[in-house]
Amino acid sequence: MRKQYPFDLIESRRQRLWEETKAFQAWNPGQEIPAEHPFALRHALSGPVPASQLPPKYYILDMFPYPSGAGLHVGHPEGYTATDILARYKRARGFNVLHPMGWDAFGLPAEQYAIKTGQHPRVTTEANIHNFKRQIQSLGFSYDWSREVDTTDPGYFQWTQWIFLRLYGSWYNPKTRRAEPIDSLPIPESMDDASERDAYVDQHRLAFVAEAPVNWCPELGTVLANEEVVDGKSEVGGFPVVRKPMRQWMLRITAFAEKLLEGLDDIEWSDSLKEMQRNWIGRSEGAEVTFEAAESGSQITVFTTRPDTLFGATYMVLAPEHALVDELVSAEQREEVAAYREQASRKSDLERTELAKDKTGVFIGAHAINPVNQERIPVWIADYVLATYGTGAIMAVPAHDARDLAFAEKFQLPVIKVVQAPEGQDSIGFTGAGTSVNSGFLNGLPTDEAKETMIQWLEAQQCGRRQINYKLRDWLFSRQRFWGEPFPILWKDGQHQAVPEAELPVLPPSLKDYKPTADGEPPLARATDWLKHEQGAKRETNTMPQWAGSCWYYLRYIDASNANYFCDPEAESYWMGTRAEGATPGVDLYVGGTEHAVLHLLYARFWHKVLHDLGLTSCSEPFYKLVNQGLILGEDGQKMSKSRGNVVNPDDIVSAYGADAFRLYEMFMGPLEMSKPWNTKGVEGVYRFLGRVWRLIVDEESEVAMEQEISLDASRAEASLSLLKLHRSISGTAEPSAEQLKVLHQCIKKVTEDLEAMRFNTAISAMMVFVNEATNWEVRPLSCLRSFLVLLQPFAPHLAEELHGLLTGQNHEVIAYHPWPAYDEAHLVEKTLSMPVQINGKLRDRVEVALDADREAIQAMVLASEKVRSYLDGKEIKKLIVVPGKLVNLVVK
RNA sequence: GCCGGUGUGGCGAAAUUGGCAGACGCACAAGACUUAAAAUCUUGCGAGGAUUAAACCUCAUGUCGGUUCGAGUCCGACCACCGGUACCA
Repeated sequence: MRKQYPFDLIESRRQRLWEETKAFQAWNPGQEIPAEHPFALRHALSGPVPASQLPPKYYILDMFPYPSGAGLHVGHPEGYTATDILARYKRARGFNVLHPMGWDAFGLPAEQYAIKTGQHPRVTTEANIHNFKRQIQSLGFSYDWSREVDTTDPGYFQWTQWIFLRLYGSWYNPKTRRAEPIDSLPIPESMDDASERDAYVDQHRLAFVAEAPVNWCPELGTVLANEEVVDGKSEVGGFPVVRKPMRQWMLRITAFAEKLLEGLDDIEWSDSLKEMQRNWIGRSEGAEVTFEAAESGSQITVFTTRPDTLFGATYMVLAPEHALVDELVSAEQREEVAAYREQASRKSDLERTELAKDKTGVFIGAHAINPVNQERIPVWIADYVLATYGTGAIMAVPAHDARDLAFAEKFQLPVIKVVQAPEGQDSIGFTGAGTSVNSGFLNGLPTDEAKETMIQWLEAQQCGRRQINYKLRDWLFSRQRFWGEPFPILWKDGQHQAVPEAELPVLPPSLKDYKPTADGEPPLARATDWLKHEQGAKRETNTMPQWAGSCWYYLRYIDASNANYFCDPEAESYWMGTRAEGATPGVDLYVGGTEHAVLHLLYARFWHKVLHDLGLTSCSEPFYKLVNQGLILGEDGQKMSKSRGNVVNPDDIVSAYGADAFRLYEMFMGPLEMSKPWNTKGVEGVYRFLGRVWRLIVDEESEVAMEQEISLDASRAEASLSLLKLHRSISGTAEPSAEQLKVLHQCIKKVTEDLEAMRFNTAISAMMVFVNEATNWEVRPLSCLRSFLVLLQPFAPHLAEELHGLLTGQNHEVIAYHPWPAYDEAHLVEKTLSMPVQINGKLRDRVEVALDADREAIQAMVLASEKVRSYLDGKEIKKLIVVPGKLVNLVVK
């Protein structure tokens, strides 16, 4: 395809201008703003400006990428383009826009590369960042690069470690429902022993150590969070994962389950995303019921969401790992129970899931007494009951629970109906709401009331209580890896303590070998000198998971170069919106992929809430509005992947069609949230559109002259742009006609409304309509074209600014801060309307009517129409509907 | 299984509050320009029928039904695909 316009010359020269003028720097309160900066000129500001006098803020954030060796994928720039367009639009609307970018650069690939080659992960990481940055910058995004962050930079992770110490030094106070400094934790007076008191304190920290069954991945030599295990395999690499008890750092996210749930009501996220988070947190209301063991008299507590079915409990099941099993098991059953427990412990999660349909279990030779009717019911262990949820024990009501029913059928346990299903449905196996039967004092009550009555009864009898449970588990926060943030923790005499703040950052040691040690210790344990601290203390050898750095990066952007504090409170309250009336609390818009729907977004919200409780952030939710971009598929409609060979490299598109065409195509493909296939022919379409914009403004002969000049001396290619002249139809003096104003203002209106609603694809089509029209104009009023270029600027910034310079003669002007054109409804009104006439709902004719014509006038026009009359022949008009400004419908018979 | 989303021409899509289905673009076809091609410009382009031609008629937004003067849009049932989740009591 022949080059439509010299995009290569234009794009490099515009990008250089933006860099030289620091065009996209965002201004913090009190920061010195140079008088000649385009932002200063637009807002008539200069020097240090307090928050109260800065324009309203707009914080627009992309999910920062992991800089992989493969380079940028076309999926990345989709979100980045959308946010860039909005950032540029908001600047034109007069906002002070914060639009930063950085690198989530800790992670496994660099470490595994290091294990293979001995190359320090720092080296790989830096090379990858360099490549990512080059690719991102080639697309002309208006990031404020002075705020670039890199999670692996000691100047960054110093503060990640610092925030960890805040978690370590806090507890959750259920009375105030807030995180508070650990000093405020009331210690029971009965504890006089110092070590007992310490242990009590440690049990309440938000960052704590626990010996817990963890997901151990032998292949990766590390533990994984529940969220990183997919179908019993590691999310990264797909290696088998087994459960193994280990000493680990945990974060008490469960304490915030309710607040994380409640916070969703205050933010603008898609319903599906909120639903995913709600499901992940998994709140369920019910009751704990305590049964007495018939033989030993010990108490066994179960959790149920259906206390109304307590009369239907025919047996009880404990998780194989349940602590009471050893105590309850009878002598005869001991051997069989031990064998089952052994077998269950060796099963991976995958095996447990695969066998989900075929229930297994063993009777332990003990019985429990049902508190409502004193029935003796057998106690079993089975791995369909999870040790980690509720109390690790259930009462089984096979008549009204599918899992219990399957188990009861297999082991021939009794089934008692206690809920009457609605008419026409089988009560056995019915799990919905019905009416209680065979249930003593509950008989006749609908399920809702029966639950409530039973809970009150249990509480009165002191054998149970109302209880809310969450699926959410505490966050397993340590990894046995090298390439992550070291914990700022020391161990001495088996007791942990914080590294003094003055010693932060704790840097990782230098190693030759990045593998875990032979006896399973993390790689940091190899650094024998590094381990040693004063007075015999030793350093923690675990590192933090990759999520740590991304939990707070949006705060660091606000004050990225602050060496003394994680984020200046003054700047924080300005950008996080709590300073000005009407400003959005938190990041105004956050765009990224669905793959982070639960993990990153839940963790970051958790950290933010802790920081907020501790008075370190001013708002309670970090991301006010969040949009997920859809997946970009390959040309074959399949997910892009190296193995399918359908990966499109942005570099190739940029070199063939330019960054502007690339940006425009990514937005023209369809709605941002949808997944949609790539089609390079489609890029050519928008590329042709940009060519038409070029030819609308540039004189063809002067372009030929420029090309000749370039062919003579390629080194002066960029300078020869100055040979370009305006198209001869362009007039700086001609008044635009009413028709021309209408076309322009329709375009302004549509683009403005579509940008507000993030409908980029239709905004682009509106601009195409304008260009198609304007190409036919014999006289092209300069003012119309200039307004159009301001509209085009967010989408195709290089071309728009270059042509704007040609129109105005101001070649070195950054137009990013030019005011957004306003549309005037006066130019849009039509005098007449071609009104559709339907007969029985089918379009049959149209009549020209005055816009302000009344019902009678329209009716007369319609009935006068030859065509309409031909349909009325011999028929009766039953009804005549006139929708003013829309259409007419006649119902005839 | 459960939760969420999406089904519209050959393709990507539009139709914002129930009011002209298919804007805009791709692909394709014809024409202009050209020695020719590319590029560009013009025109056509849901399917079927009718006509010398045009006007015209019928059908059509996953399927079936409903509400309404009028349904891509609202309601009910179902089908397909995509994403999440899965023994969470």
